[in-house]
Amino acid sequence: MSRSARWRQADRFDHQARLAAPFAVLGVTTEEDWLVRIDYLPLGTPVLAPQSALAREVCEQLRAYLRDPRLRFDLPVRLSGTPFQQRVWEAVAAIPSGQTRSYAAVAKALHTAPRAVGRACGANPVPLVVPCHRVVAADGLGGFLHTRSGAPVAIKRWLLEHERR
DNA sequence: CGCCAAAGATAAC
DNA sequence: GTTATCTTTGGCG
Repeated sequence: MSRSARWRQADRFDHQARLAAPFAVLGVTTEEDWLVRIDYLPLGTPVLAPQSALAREVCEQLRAYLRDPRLRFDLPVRLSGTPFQQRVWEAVAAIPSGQTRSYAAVAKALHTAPRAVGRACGANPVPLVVPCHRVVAADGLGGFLHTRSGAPVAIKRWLLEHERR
């Protein structure tokens, strides 16, 4: 186990809520009184009414964010990951809405390498709350969800457009 | 278990 | 176009 046995069984569909967004359907997963995960589901996925008070709160804030990107999330998020990843996520969460930072800038602040930052961001369990989409390549958009092109990147682009105004 | 080898959402020469 | 940099992951001894 050690470092290989972690949260591999996250593909269970026990979302506590599913909220429709313009670019995807957001699957909210909570554990006890903590938000532990947000998944991007294909458009067309049936929405699900909040199954708990916390899920309802999460949906409220997500909807508020979709309406006004300047909103700052105030949710009990439980970040599970390596110490390094938590540091990266913390740094990313400090990026103001409407702005972007390059992987190099984040890496420099954390005293590490750009590529390592990209990897840590890809492991981010709670996109939107931890705005990994605000981290872009020095020369362009960069990737998303461990890929450099495809649907995930389209989502990233949409989010940046959304915050840009 | 611990070590070696390869890859990745990059950046700089 | 190639090399540098750092973490994570998968395979093997």
